[in-house]
Amino acid sequence: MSNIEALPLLEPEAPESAVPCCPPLTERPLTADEAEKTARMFKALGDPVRLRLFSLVASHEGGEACVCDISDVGVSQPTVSHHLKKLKEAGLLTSERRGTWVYYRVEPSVVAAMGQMLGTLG
Amino acid sequence: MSNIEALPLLEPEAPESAVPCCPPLTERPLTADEAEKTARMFKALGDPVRLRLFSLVASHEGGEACVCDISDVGVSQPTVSHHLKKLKEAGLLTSERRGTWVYYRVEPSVVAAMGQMLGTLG
DNA sequence: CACTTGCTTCGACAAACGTCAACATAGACA
DNA sequence: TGTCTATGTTGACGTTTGTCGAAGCAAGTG
Repeated sequence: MSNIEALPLLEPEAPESAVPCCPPLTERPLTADEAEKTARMFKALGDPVRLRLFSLVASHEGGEACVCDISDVGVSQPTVSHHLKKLKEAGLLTSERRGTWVYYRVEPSVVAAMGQMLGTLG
Repeated sequence: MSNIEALPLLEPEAPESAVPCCPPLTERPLTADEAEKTARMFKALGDPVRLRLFSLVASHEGGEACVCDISDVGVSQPTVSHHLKKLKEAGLLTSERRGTWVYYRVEPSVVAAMGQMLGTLG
């Protein structure tokens, strides 16, 4: 029997799919589980303050920024910390303490995955 | 000093302004205004039910789906209607009534804009 | 050690959100 | 006209979220 014919057309994944996420939104309806996971990432960017924080880190020189660099987003410092934590929990940022300061940087694979879910729509 | 300068910035603009909003998130920190606009779009996809609805419309044949096609997302019909409205207000979907049914389709420009803000990160 | 600075966690509160049942509206059809 | 079906809107509800001040760690300095 030729078991060759029904090969699942899932080739070795693209290098940046370190994230077990989802196909482009146009490919097929998401399952409840996929939607749950993915929505968490989009929700993380669904707040103006968090979006500014993320953009600030993403555009900062060296790809990272310490919390001390961000004090002008219009909210108190505990609130900044709270939002950074949310972004971390969503997998969009990572943090590292170096001496006195804590540095945040973006997690490219996760962001790329989000982009791919949207990008193929155009 | 003219008192004209302080125009109330609340124009009666269309709720779905399909404008390419902002530069890639890596280019420079977003302004408060840009973040406000953009966050509205991401927030729209930040709910599992909405994400499923959106994916359902986006992946449906012909690029559009009527509400009758979507009855298995696990919430009541009024809730579906509510979420579709949210997606419309965010500019991600448009709707059109044809006879008995209402058809929804994705707004490609807005989705593409979101993808561009993320896509250049990889 | 005490003191200062950078950041996180805690406790509380108002506002926003998701959900549903009930009601309302729009069109098709008899 | 009236009735039926397909969607949207309203009002109410419990839950989640964003925000702050106060307190708690962590690390450097005198």
